[in-house]
Amino acid sequence: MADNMKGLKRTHYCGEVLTAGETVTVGGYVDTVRNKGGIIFMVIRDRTGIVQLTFNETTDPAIFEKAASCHAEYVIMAKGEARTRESINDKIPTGHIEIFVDDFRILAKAQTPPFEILDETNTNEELRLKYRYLDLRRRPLQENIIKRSKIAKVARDYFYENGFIEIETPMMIKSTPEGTRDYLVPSRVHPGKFYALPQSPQIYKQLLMISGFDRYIQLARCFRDEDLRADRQPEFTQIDLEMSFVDVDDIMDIGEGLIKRLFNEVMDIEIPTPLPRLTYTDAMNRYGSDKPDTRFGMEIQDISDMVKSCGFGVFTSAIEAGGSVRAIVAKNGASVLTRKEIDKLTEYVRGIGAKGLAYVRWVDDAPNCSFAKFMGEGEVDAILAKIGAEKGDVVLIVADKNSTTLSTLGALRLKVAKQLDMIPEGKYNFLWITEFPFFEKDEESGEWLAMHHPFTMPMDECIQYLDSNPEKVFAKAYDLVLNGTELSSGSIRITDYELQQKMFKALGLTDEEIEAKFGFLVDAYKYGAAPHGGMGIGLDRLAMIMCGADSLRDVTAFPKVQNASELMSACPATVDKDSLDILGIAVTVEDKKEEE
RNA sequence: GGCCUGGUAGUUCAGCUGGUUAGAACGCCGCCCUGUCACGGCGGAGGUCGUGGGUUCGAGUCCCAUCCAGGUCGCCA
Repeated sequence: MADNMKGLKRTHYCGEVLTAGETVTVGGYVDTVRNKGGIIFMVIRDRTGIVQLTFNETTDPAIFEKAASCHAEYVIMAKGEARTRESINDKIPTGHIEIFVDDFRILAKAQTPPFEILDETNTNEELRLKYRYLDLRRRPLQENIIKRSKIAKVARDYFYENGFIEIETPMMIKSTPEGTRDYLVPSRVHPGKFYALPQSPQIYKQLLMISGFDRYIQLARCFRDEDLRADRQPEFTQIDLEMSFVDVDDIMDIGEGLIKRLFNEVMDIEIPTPLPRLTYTDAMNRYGSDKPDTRFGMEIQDISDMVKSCGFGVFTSAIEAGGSVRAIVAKNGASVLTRKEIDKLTEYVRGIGAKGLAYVRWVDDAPNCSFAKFMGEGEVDAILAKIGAEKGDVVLIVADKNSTTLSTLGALRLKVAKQLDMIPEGKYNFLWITEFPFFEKDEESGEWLAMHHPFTMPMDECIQYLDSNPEKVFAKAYDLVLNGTELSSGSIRITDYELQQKMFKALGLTDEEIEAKFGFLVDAYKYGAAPHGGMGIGLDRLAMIMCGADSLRDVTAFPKVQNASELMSACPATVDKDSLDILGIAVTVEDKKEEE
């Protein structure tokens, strides 16, 4: 049997710096026990830090023996006098002091954990996730989770101070028939019918504006049954907001205020505002991405004009078909981007839709150009001069239709920057992307589809083109990007019933479809709504970047792995037939493991 | 669903062109040590090499399949 806490009350956390002479009571997990024979040094840990306990055999043999029986991860409590150490360890904040113990309790013994609880670990993530509760004892993870909590706290403070009201929207909602895949929740009361878990509180927050709450905020849990990425979990949290009597700039101001406040209070970093802005079109042309990482240059340059009449069919046919030839310059890249590496990049771009990669690798006096034989006297030099390439650089060129050229070079730009180690640490480059196209043309069917949800407001000067020129319509939509990660997405909503009908028509929706998908929302707007809009900021992604983590798993207490399962509890899992019968559900897929 | 990478003591890894008893470090167990702090010293235990099949006199190593994990593309209105 373990000891109890009777008569002991914790007075200090382990990380608190103590003054010699004071009597303290601490509790924690045993980190290390260094038994020197007649003296034991025991380091214990809690969420604030570590402190050393000291036991002397001659002072109290019983306590000494109990301390000697402790192993890693035992939970103990100790009372004693804080003393200055005989030899000081200045590597840790509490390294000048130790607690000389006169009351000692083992509150819980512990099995040897499957991996050591160390700050720096190489232990396989799979094993750590299986024992996530132990992994979470590690300092870096504790710090991340605590920092995430601080971010949420500061965000709440900020919005509350700015007149926002926190309102919870339902987690069990109606499934919408298209778009991202919903998680479905069966109903016992309505056998065979389902709720869906929300992908975002979008519709409800718009209804709250119609109701007149004026400023709404929620730290909203959201769910998407899509494949995972390092920066994508199936359940995630959004700092979700909506405001009335506003236009685009008002919401961006509020968003910028939040960012400034968060970085100031949580990181002690001053973010200059206003944050830079870039239109979607400029972002695509310069960076080949709607979420550009601007921590380094290597912008995309159009060289179509210089090669349109050269003899290289790959270039000329792309241009004739309405496409373009564009390039990026990898500064001083020649030493890393060898022929072999460029071949790998060629393979990579083929994998993402490009037909190939032309290049100029400039090592010696004469640049090595993959398409030199098609070029006339001095033409390659002219291109190099125009795009600012110099000796030591590598130029990578893609020719295709515009969307492919840009997206390929955008992806290549990131990949090459990583290879050349061009991305600076400790830099936080925020960027608003504005003026998104309203429609995008489906390559297969040629139909115009809404790029955002169909309640997004077109820019005032574009409304006239809704029927005639869909490509000239841009949206009052804006994304906030941080270091190449999409942090936030938002828009002004359509509040005018007539305009909304026009919009649905432009999207080719029939009255029946409108009714089935958005009936109650469309009706709601008939009763009057102030102009409103909002945004949702990905709390997980923000925390990831602010913690310097590479994966959402490092800032999520209990994350899912790539196949969307949770290794510790082993879910999702099958349920027994009785439970399914009550819900009126028949499962037609057999469980693989049970088949074996 | 496609592609890439990985799976060998509790953990992290090594293990060559296939060859006798699969090694190291940390951890774990036992003994010793009164100023350690990556404590130290001596000794010890611990492996169906992810799983299944195949090639071979012989497979951790080669081949096929499969499972698991990570990354990525598709996907994410």
